[in-house]
Formats: sequence, structure tokens, C-alpha cells
Amino acid sequence: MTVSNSLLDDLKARGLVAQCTADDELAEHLNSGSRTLYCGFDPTADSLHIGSLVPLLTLRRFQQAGHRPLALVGGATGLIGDPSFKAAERKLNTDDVVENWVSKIKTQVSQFVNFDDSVSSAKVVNNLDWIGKIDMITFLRDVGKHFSVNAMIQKESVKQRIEREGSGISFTEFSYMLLQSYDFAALSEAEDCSLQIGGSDQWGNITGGIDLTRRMHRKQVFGLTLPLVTKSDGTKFGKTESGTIWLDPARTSPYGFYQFWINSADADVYKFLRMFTFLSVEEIQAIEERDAQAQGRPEAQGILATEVTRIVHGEEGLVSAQRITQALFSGELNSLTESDLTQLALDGLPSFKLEQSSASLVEILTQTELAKSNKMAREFIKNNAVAINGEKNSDTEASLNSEQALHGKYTIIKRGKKLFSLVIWP
RNA sequence: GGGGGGGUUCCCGAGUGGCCAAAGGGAGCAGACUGUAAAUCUGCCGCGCAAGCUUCGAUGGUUCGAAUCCGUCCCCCCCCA
Repeated sequence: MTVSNSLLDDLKARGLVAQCTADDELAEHLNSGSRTLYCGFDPTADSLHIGSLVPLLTLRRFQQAGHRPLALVGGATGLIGDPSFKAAERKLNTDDVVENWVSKIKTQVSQFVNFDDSVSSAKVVNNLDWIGKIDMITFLRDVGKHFSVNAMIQKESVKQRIEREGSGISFTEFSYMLLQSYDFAALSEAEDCSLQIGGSDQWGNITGGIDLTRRMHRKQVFGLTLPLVTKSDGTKFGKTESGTIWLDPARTSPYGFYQFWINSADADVYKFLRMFTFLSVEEIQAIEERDAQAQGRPEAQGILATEVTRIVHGEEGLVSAQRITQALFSGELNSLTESDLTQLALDGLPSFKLEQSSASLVEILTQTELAKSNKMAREFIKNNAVAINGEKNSDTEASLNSEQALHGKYTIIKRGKKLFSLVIWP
């Protein structure tokens, strides 16, 4: 792999640069050799979610350009909690919980970068390995001394916590910045790391690290932040009515993941293609132009869903997601074989095992959680919003049994335009 | 410590003794239209098939009847010190 001299330009063209330090010098730095960079991921759950995808993919972009990515999992910082732009103090997690999350997130993070023994081979590190060792007096003398509390309380990221009545910030969370700053300084020594990337909310922490590294080790290091992903309609990116979109297939199935992307708004989809896929900006431009010419449904959403699902869930995850999508949205439910249906359940189509061999439609809707009360269930049925194996049914008194089921075993219930549940009869 | 204003159904916000399951807006959901989009229009939006039941910070009263009145308690905001 050769060191690309157009990496920064590409990132900018993709809208992936929110802020960076010493623009020209950073470009020069990246152009003049293979560099080591890092991005931190704190374990706040047993999986990362879609919000961490941009930094993860950006690490990969750097690697593809010939640089060496370090994925830092915050075994230490995860025990403290980053206060940046958080409205309130959070509760501490116990160390065994965090330890468990660390190991899961290490695995997860590893999927996104390559470990190939080359100069740019990735590495996963845990800041507990160095922060855990340092004793308090050393920390206060060697690290703490370089920080001015006067400057720290000026940081935008903690300002509201300091100024607002009723919220406040504990010393613990206030110290977070010192730990993250120390990470950068430590990595600059141990791994010759010279660049930290992160979400734009990390700017304060990153510049803290840059200053500390200069003061402790007289080294110039760089920082770059990625923009917060926004949606044109102003709603929060990465959430749906059914909750957060996780990277772990046990939390969000590849099908659910694929569906998330395919539902992207036209106004966002080309931006998402630039941010979340490795298609070149020229290719994306071409897609946009083609869609603009064509009548009807744009192809961008399908491409986006395909690309991102493949990156996160691999070819197999993609195939299963597409298989379900194809089956459910083509309307050809009756043509599915028994093994197709079995596969759909395994592939992550929401399914529900019934105990009894017949049940009213209302009952089934509530049990499968397609309706949250009997009343709503009847409402949906009356509104003609429910289909059984692809056939609309508006009879609130309808009941189902295993004999009408596909292959005597499965019934696919659809509520609204895109919510499905697979009922499995005993 | 003193004075004032508040806590209403997912959110904002009306309601100050019966007509209140509670105006209006937003969000959400469904239908039509479409492209599993946007915009628009229509309907739903505490639970219950229904009779009815449970809600208006908590709790105890007054009353035939309370979100609305009284007592106590909890929480939030503002001003003065």
C-alpha cells in the first residue's frame, strides 16, 4: 500500500472533516510518511452503535491510505465517563461490567481494520493498560500540573455543566479530559502516534491531548474531528421507533440494519453514501446524477444499504438481509418454501412462537407486539392496515389457525407498510 | 433565611367544582397518493368488545360530585438576603 497524498482531500470531499489542527502541516505530515493515528471508543454498552461507524470507517480510510490505525478501547476512561456535552452526571458502571464490555468492543472494533503484519497493520489498545498503572501522586505531578483549571472550565464541552444550576459536574467526570489527554501523550511515546481523530464532541479532549503531549514530550501531534451526522428533517440520526441501531447483530439484526439504511431520506442519502461507504465521490456523484434523471425510486438507498450492511455484517449478513427484504416486500409470500421461511426466522425476521393452534387476529397482533393493545389492534384491522400472508384482512373478528398457515407452520403478519412478524405455529 | 411562581395524558401547553379521558400544537401510528421517499389530505392517538375502569407531583380531607377547594409532604424555577 502506498501513502496517498489525497487522503485529506478525499475526507473533505466526503464531508468528513469538522475541524482539524494545523491544516497544512497535517497534510504535509500525512503526505510524508506512514503515520500512526488513534481513535478512542469508550465501553458504555456491550456494543457500539451506528454513531461510532463514522470514526471506525475513517480509521479504515486512513489505513487504506497507508497509515497505521490504533483502535483504543477505553477500559479506564469507561470507568470514569466522558462529560463532554452531556447534560447530567452519569452513574458509574462496576469494573467487571466495564471489563466485559471492553472485551466485546475490542472484538467489534477489530472488524473494521486490517491486521496484516504490514507497516500499517492495525492494533487494538486498552488505556487501562497504562492509566491503570499510574499512581495518584505521579499523575497529579506529571499530568495534572500541565492543566489549568481556569482553561478547563472554559471548554465548551463542560460549560453547561458548570454554569447551569441543578446539574453540576463531579470531580470524577471533570478529570476525564486529563485521562484522555494522557492517552494521547502515552500513545505518542509508546506507538509513535501523531494523530487523534474523533467525533466533533471530542475536540476539547483532543486538543487537551495535543497540548499535553507537547508539554510532556515536546512533540507536535495533530487532531482531526469528524462531523456529527445529521438528518435533513432535524431528527436524531441513528434512532428509529424501535430504538438505537446497534452494530452487534444480536441487538440489531442485519435485516433491521439493512432496513434502516434503505429508509434513508432522499435528502440525506448521497451524503450518507459519502460518509458511510468506500465508493469514490465520483461514483456517488454519478449515482446522484442517474437518480436525478430517472423517474421513480432512486437507486441510492439500495446501494447505501447494500454497502454498509456488507461492511458491518459481511457478505452473509447482507445476503440474509436482502433475502428477507426481497421476500417481504415483493408480496410473493406464497412462493416461499418451508426452508425459506425457516431461514427467515433464523435470519432475524422478528418471529413469535405460538403455544396454541388457533388464535384471534387481535390476539396475534398484540402478542407479536405489532399492536400495543387490543384496542390498537382492532383499530389497525379496521383501518385495513393488517395483512395475513400478504392478504389484507379488515375483519376484527377474524381468527387464525395453523391449518391456514404456510406449510402448516408459518403465518406472516404485516402491519402498516413495513412492519412484519413471523408467527410460528406449534 | 425571606418573597413569588410552578408540577396536567410521550413533549409543549390550556383547563381553576359537574358539559373533562381533559382544548390546541408537536411527535407518533394508520389510510389515500407514491418509490418501503418527501410533501399533502383523512383518521387514530389512557385501558376495555362494552358497561365501565384508571389518570392531571404524593397523600389525607371537604363535597352528591375535584385536575380544579382545604391540610400535609415531595420536587422544580425565579427574585431578595
